[in-house]
Amino acid sequence: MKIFDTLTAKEKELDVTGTVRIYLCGVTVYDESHIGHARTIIVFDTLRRFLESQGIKVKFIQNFTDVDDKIINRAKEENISPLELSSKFITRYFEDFDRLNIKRATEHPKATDNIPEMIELIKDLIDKNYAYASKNGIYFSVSKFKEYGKLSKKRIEDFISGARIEVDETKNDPLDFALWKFADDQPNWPSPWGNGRPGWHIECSAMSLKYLGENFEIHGGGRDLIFPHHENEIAQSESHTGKNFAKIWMHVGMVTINGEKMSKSLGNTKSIDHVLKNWGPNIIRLFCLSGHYSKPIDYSEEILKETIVKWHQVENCYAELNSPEKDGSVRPSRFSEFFMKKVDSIKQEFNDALNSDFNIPLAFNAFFRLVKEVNNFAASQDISQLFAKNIVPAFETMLEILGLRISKISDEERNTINELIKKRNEFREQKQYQKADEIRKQISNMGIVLIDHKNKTLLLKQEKMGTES
RNA sequence: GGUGAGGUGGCAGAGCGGCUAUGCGUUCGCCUGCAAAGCGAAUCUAUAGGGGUUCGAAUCCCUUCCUCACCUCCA
Repeated sequence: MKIFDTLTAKEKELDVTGTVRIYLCGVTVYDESHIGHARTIIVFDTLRRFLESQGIKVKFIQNFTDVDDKIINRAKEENISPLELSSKFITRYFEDFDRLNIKRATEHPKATDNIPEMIELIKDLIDKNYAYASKNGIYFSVSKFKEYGKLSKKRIEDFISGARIEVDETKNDPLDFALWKFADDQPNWPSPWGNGRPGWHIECSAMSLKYLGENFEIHGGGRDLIFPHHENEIAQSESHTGKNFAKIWMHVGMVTINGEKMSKSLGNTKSIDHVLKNWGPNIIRLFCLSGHYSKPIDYSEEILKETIVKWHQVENCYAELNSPEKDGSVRPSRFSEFFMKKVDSIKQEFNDALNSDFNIPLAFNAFFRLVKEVNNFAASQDISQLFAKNIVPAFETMLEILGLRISKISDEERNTINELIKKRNEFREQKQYQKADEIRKQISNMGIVLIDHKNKTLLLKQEKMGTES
């Protein structure tokens, strides 16, 4: 599999000979997560699902930043302790992302559980003369790391001309960033240099090293983390180990709204709770994967509505595959064999697309073609069990990789509805259509849409969705 | 101002030197007692503008214009 590496600006072959180790920068837990966070996480969740579907072992680490000024300030506002606040939003995080059908990472380490590791790392950086103590804390000396700027393609001179850097008398160089900040207020931890808290970047260096070791396969996050976060991580980690930090840097494009980046500071975010209520998990996943991961996608009602249409096709396909005729009453073999070849090539296309820099839009293409082929086939003749048995695995594998889940109809529901359908059919035979339609409406109130075929009626359970309110 | 990524049909979105994906939409049909469902066909022949290179460019080079992101916390 090839993935575009931000650092070298080239596609690189992912080494899958051993366990693929992935580190994803998670969220700072001081507020609800929004669909921008969701996109990055969905992309990585899907990547992980894809690798695992190929039998590749994945160790996936995603952290929580649970110590930060924003958390402290917010906690003050709400009159609770920072720890209470962060744990509340960690709980919220899991609720939201479980609903989005995101698999749990192998580990979700918290910054506050790894303070000793960070202190060790800082000690080593001081020993190696990359860091120094000043009045307000311990700082990393950017000028000591010759390759600083290699990820974000910036030159140190550019920063100075940018003139947006705060002048801080206590630092040797305006670019230097904090590894440890002295603090007396809560929370703080003792360190060889005095009580305080870690800087933002050091946690990821420490935790990735602890959980994944040196030179792991993929480090990812949103594009907005390239600078300064990932740049600083590189400086710290490579100064410490003397080795390359991550083999591949994979960055996910922003979610925009009206063409503008969605972010807390702009106040234009859509929370996961909000989008889930309006659109449901499948639509959101499909939407988040609708463009190439590296490019921005724009959140808009129009596009979400288009996505619903596509999803209905998928649901329909599923209903067709799961209501095969009792047996091979259909003389299927020849046509089915021909069809099976198509399915194989679709599967191939799907995998090829994902192997080529995780080109999900192209993979979708293959997936939706399968859906269309099945729907098409079902329109002209009944699907036999044999046929379904052969298609379903491919269909379900793709659904599984994409993290999509179709609502299932329970047996009880099915039984109740089948009774109603029987009645409805009687009315239909008697041409009492009004009464028949009443029953249909009754069923639709249960969230089930009926699709009449010549000699049978399919049940289709649709999620409730759709508008931006 | 600096750096990076882009500008593809009504919309979304691939392709990244030749065979001009795909989906949605729209139109007209089919199916149906009807249908918000399903199917078919047609439609749109697009590649920001201007220069090149080439037998041939959306794809390479130059240039102009525009958009977005980063340069401050941010997924």
